[in-house]
Amino acid sequence: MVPQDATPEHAADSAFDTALLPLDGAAVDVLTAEPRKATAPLTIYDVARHAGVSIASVSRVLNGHATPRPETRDRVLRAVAELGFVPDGAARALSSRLKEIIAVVYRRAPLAPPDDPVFEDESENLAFVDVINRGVQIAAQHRGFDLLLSSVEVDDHTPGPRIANLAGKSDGMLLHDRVLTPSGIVRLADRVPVVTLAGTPTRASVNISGDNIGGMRDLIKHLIEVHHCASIAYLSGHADSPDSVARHRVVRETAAEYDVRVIAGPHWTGEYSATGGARVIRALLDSGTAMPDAIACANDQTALGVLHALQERGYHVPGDVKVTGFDDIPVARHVVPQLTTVRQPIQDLGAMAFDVLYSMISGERPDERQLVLPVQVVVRGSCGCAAESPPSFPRTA
Amino acid sequence: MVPQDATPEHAADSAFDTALLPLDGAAVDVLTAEPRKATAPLTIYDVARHAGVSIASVSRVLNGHATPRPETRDRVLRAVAELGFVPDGAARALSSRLKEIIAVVYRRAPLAPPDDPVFEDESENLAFVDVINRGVQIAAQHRGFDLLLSSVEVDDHTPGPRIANLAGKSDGMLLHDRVLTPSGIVRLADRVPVVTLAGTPTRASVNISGDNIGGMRDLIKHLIEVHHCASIAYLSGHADSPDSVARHRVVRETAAEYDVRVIAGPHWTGEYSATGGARVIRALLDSGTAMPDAIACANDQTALGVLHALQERGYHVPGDVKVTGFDDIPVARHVVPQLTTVRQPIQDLGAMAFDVLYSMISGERPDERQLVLPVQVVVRGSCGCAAESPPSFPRTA
DNA sequence: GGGGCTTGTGAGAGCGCTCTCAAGGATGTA
DNA sequence: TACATCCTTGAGAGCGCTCTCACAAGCCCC
Repeated sequence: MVPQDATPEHAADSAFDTALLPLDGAAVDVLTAEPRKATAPLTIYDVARHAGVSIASVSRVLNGHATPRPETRDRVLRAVAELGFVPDGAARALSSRLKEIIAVVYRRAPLAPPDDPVFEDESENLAFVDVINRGVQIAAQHRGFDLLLSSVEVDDHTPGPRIANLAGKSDGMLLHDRVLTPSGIVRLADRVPVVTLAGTPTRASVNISGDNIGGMRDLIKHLIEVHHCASIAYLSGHADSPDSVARHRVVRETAAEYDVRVIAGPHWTGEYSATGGARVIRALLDSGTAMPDAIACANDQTALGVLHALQERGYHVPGDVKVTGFDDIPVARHVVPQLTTVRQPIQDLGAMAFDVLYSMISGERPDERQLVLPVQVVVRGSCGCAAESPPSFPRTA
Repeated sequence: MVPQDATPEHAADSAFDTALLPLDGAAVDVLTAEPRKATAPLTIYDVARHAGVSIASVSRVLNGHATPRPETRDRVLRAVAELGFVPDGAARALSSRLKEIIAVVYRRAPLAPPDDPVFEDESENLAFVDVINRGVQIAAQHRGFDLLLSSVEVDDHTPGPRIANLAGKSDGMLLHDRVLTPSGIVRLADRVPVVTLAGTPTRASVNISGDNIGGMRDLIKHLIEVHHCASIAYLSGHADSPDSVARHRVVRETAAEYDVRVIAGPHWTGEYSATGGARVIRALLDSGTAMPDAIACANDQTALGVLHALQERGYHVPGDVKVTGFDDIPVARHVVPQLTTVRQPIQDLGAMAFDVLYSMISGERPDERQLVLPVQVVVRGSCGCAAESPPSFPRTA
């Protein structure tokens, strides 16, 4: 687990919590057609005048400083509430040199229709990203930070301007896999704190990943030792994805220990997506390629597509071919057969990423450039284990 | 479809796109241990000095104004590139009175473990929200806007301070279902442009929804006319969700036309989640309640839980009971049997929400307070239609 | 009762941009 | 050559905050 403050840091700034814009009060007329009055936005000067104090005092009360006497404080809080004042974030940020915003960037697939309507919302292959982001968001909330969410299209090869723009709007950046090249990351990280997820550490940025090596190793051993697979294919993700490369290497090395044959290569390359997985299998079957005993996919999404394509061609999983994934996204438990996979602590990855980034923003120098979180093999039906079998496979250290 | 500019509005501001922080250039040393130089952040003054011009000229070049001569422009662009300058978003926002940020708020379930490990990542019930947000984000990107993402815990009954804080950091707000009471929305909307999704329109905010009425009506007619269901249960979402209330009403009215019995009420109330759906079914079965011919669920997530609970108790779907959902989230196509549901144009909902909000931010007064997007019944296996049947059911106007 | 404290408050200088306004130089017209 | 006009550039105000510093008031002690 990631250490987290149960109480927000801003608990001290309690004036903020009680006085601002009372959105939770009694009912008001909701449908009256009266148009919004186009008053100029309120400033701290309006509040100060209304309360009969200086703007410095208003600022002090709003930021929970100890100094103002109760009487002054009350006057200010009353004025704030009566006027419905909300301080401007940009002005605060400019003055205090802290935006309380971190930017999160992920790479998304184009909206073009995929090969198969079953996988129509190709955005679904972002389930992993979404769950990570949720973890980031919750951790950020504990510190009063918010997420500035942006994405880079998969075929956008010059994301620099967009990312530079985000850097200007935030205090630090969280980059998902394959958003920027390592060189680009270094250049960015020289200007602003950067943490990457499932990427590569650089001299200036920290990377956070699940334990690809341990997880994939346990999974392959399970396939070989328990299910006696004599041939295993690795269906990779993007060729330039560090995670996929690492997973591939472990498959090779582990299989080699048992003299098990590994099949991989250009024909066995998906794009981390269900569509990609299905396309690979269909192409192989069309060309008459025989299926191996097991197909280890680079992630769950790919495995979903593999499952679908195999079953549509009359193959039985796990009878004819065993299929495994990686990540344990929620849907892995809803397919038939349920997917055997490696469970990553997805939300924790996000939370830890934020915590590290936060400490960098606070001026601490991270002592590790690469953080690895433990994972766990989860055996279910798709590898041939009975559905009733124990849900988790103890990690061999 | 939602109208969208293919070309970003900022295409004119091309200097920005070409000069800033060249993250896409040639490779640099990625792992050299040399620490980041802790230089003070660059400002427009540094650029001006380096280029031998005034800050006004730098600003002009950066914002793509026509005036500066090519020579001056080049000098500035070179200085920007050499220094790796990124303008500060807060200062820009303060001066130009535009942050180019919209805040998006959704309500999320607590992290507490659910009843059943199959639904362990309860966050999965946010698939709908995630896909909407993706639509928002893509539409926003076309206008140079970014998303400030935040959430409110499901049991947080005073989200006011958090939301006020977000209002200060953004130009407008997009609220998902059940984030704020209608009164709270009005108060907020008097200060800042607000669009709600699947909520209620107010005098000051615009709401965007799928066509609950048409969609649910078609679905119920399908169950009655094609599958001759004589009793239909409506498994509702949160009691205070406008969408759920509307869907319930339509189920009742449509069934009444055919003299079909509708079952609903406190015992048939989920929380839009798989866990909630499973819990309801288990409780009913435990208490000896007989199942109706069909269960129409308030959303897909609930239907997933219902499917799971029924099958675990030995019921056959659709043989014994037919089950339907609403939304057509991606996983609906991956369960067995595939889920019959009402397809909402989820991503379009998000895109349209942004477009409306953007026009409000631009000062336009929306001419509609309530926008409804068409939906479509999708018949699959869970209602008893063969899996091979045509994937979509033409909407009867 | 005066000097030294502490404590609460206000004045005002930035923070890093954008944009108005005026000045200067180049060009055109009489 | 003198003067009006256009185009480019620079000076500087202002955006709405935070925070430092100086001051005023109240308190203590001798």
